Amino acid sequence: MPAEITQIAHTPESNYDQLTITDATKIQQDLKKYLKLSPYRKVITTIAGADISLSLYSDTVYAGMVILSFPDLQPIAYSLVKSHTVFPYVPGYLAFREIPSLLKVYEQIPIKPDVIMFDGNGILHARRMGIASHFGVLTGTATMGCAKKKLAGQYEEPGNQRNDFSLVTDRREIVGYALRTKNDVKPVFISPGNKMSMQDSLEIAIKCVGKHRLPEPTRRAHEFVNLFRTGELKEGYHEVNELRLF
DNA sequence: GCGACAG
DNA sequence: ATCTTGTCGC
Repeated sequence: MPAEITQIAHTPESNYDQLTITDATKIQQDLKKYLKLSPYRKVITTIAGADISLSLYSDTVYAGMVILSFPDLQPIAYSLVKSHTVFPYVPGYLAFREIPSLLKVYEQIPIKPDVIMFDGNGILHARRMGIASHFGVLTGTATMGCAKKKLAGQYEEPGNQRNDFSLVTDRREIVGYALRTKNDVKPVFISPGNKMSMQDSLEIAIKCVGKHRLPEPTRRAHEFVNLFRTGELKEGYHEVNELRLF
């Protein structure tokens, strides 16, 4: 592995500028060596949702993370950063487009969340290095993915009731779950990112489901970055006013 | 070559 | 991802 590749892969300040798909693939294969999928041990007190919002026909990105109390799932703080994309959207390489800005979002959070849920996948990925795993390895944090559509692998349609689930398999390996979060809705795809097991990711996802199809962390993150893009929320780290109802 | 394809 | 209109259902 070329030293430059290893260097860029382990430098949070990297913006993946001028990176080719071939280089990106090598970085993913390198980062995979540092994946840790052993059971999560601590008690979860906070969980964050991470997402970005883009303007059509613009390279401006509005990235953010919303920290929720757990298991209450109430927003207690959020971090927002306006940035620019330097990498195009290519299926399988989403991390290179979103991670640079999300690292800035994460850096300005004074008290880090126990777990971070991403709008995308963890190991449910051709090279087991979806955005959640990529971010988890770079920062050494516990992460998981929750995608709205299947990226890779095969699965049997889960039962039609809330909490029914099935396994997603890719090349003989179990890489995630198709989870029905509500009755009669399309399943979401759950997978561990880093520092947690397959089972942990499923249990956490189920505990994060509120009144909607998407688990609260990513649903709130999506909501907040859109409010940020439309000017209703400002850049920076903010604690949610206890008295304000969201 | 063909089909699939997170956000 | 974003944009946009309409429809269905609690």
